[in-house]
Amino acid sequence: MKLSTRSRYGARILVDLANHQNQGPVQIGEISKRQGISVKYLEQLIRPLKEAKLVTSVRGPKGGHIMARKPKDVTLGQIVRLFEGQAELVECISCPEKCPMSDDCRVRLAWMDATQALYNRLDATTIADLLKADTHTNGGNEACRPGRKPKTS
Amino acid sequence: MKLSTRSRYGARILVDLANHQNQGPVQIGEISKRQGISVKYLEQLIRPLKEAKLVTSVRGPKGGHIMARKPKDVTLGQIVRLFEGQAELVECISCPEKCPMSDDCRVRLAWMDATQALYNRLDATTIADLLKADTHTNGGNEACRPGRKPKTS
DNA sequence: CATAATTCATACTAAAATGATATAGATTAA
DNA sequence: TTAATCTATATCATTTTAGTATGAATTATG
Repeated sequence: MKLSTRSRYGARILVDLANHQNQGPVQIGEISKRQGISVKYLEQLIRPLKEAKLVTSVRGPKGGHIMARKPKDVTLGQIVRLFEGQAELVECISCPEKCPMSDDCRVRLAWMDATQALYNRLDATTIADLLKADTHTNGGNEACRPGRKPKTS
Repeated sequence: MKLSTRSRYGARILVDLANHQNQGPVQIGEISKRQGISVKYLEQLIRPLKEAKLVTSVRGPKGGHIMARKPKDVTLGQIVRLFEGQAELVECISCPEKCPMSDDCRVRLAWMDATQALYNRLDATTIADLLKADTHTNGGNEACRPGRKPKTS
């Protein structure tokens, strides 16, 4: 039940853009450096943000990306819905025909409630709530679970 | 951000056991028939439930499985924590060393809050809340998303 | 005691999702 | 014109998911 890195990174991209709103278009390279996310992956993540009109971009040299809305008008809920292929916790919520029990299953209703509780919280948190203090870096020592490592080539 | 079928099925197993508490040990074969989950997969799912002392089993003929606690004393939160490898929405919550930004990242705190909101809801729902009305079956027609189909052999 | 019904344990597997990287192209300021 | 930048699509390795397979251990019952 993990959120994908896309949602995590998506949120951090917006926080980063918000923190640099005054500086004109922010380039992917800068975000990459500050956030420790590869340029290529960032390019891929910014696209959905553009399609959702959360970000606008300027092409060409001196180009970059800008928040299309005010930080207080963008919520984590929006971001998560955007990046998670399936917003609900279980697919029997949105696709009841997937489960033969669905039309009479109380567990399903409980999953709906829980999903709702989650999004209520996410929708109550805006990018504005998350500004500042996103830049510091620590070492990042020892392992905790395997995790995926970037290719070393 | 999907819950695994293990959690979904785990909850339904307990509801099924609860609904047949009075009938002595419930066999996997019966649960399989009623819930539409393969015997082999059920065997695999019941093990963690046993280890967590939510279920006790009786071996040999006439054996089967029984709820070890009262339905009102088992919550969805327990089940989900049991079956999801990582209970938190993002691993930077429990493994901050995985993310170089973690010690100063407000987004991380927001993910913690959301995780908390989710589990508050799940912990407030017990198996007793879900009893009855888990047996009806419908057709289960047309597709919604790919999904995994059981082998046809 | 034999045997059949059942749970228990471990290994294996195909498909899907995840988290990227690679390559090539379009746009535009300087 | 060219270099900086974004855009688009394809590809890839790894991990996770959702199961299946095989066989062993236990035990009620005749």
